[in-house]
Amino acid sequence: MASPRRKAEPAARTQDAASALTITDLAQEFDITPRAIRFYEDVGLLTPSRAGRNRVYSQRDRTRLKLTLRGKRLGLSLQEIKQLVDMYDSASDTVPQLQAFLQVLAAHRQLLEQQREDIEITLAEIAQHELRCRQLLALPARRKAPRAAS
Amino acid sequence: MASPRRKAEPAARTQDAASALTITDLAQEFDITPRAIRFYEDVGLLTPSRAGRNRVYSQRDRTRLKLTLRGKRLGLSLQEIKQLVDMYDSASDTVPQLQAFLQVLAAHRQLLEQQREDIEITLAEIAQHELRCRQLLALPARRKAPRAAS
DNA sequence: ACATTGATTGACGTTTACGTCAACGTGAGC
DNA sequence: GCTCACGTTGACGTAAACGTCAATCAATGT
Repeated sequence: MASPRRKAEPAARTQDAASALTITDLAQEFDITPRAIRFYEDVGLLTPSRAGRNRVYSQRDRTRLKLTLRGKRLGLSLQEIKQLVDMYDSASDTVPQLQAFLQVLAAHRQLLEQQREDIEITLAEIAQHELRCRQLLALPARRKAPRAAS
Repeated sequence: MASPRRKAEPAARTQDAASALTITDLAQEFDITPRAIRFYEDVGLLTPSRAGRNRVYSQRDRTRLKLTLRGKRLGLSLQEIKQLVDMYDSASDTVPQLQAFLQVLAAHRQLLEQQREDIEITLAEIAQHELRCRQLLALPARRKAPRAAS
């Protein structure tokens, strides 16, 4: 039950050579479930190719997944993330498209700057509380200390 | 239909004087719905007193609401926010309580620092894209520009 | 040949954070 | 006395983001 199980890599790869990722590869690397990855595909964030029935992920997919998770950590919805990520590698070239692009970028920048401010404030408050806690802990146990057995 | 409608303020207030807020006061100030505010009460984030049937919010409630919304902007769940906010004004004084407090604070600090990093990276990327966009827009319209009428 | 392991496709369930709607109460002003 | 805007209490609905089966298929080791 300890034999190393690994894909047999058909040796003659169709197009790309080194970078072929299975769904569990990605799941393990980013510590998420395959279900989540398939869900991101439903949403349109990932578009893996297929080897028979199985999904095959490229480095582009890996990058998009990375961006997706970063977006999630920032509290963005999958739709918002898709909007951003799609623009990132679409490279539009008409004037109105570029202007729309800039608008979306500006909106997100505003959001992020607001968040950064919130974070700074909150971190400062946390530091305050930590300081107070440590001061209280530094004092010799005054009273209401949970009396040990006996 | 333009008569100014306002609470008649019974003049003899039970306890507090200046700071008595209605639910719509708060809703307007923070641009949220009364429904959301009542929901935050269900969760335990707010505990308004009553004037008959109606809710009366103190400055403490207002502060907690402010913290709540800040937490939301950072992507925290209402439960996480409650955990934090409750600790903020509970001021525990037994050693194990203080230690638990410190643990929670450390965990949140880690989260926030991760977020701050994510934000810096994303802002940098956005700046890159904005730059590229502006450069493209600066070029004289080369081709594929949407031709104007006539 | 056969069992095991890993992937896929539905389909339904779940949690969070409210929105929405109905029914009702109520003090203020006319 | 009547209306009317504002507030309250259910109760149900909903969108997002998966979790959790169950059935099925496919390659692989023995």
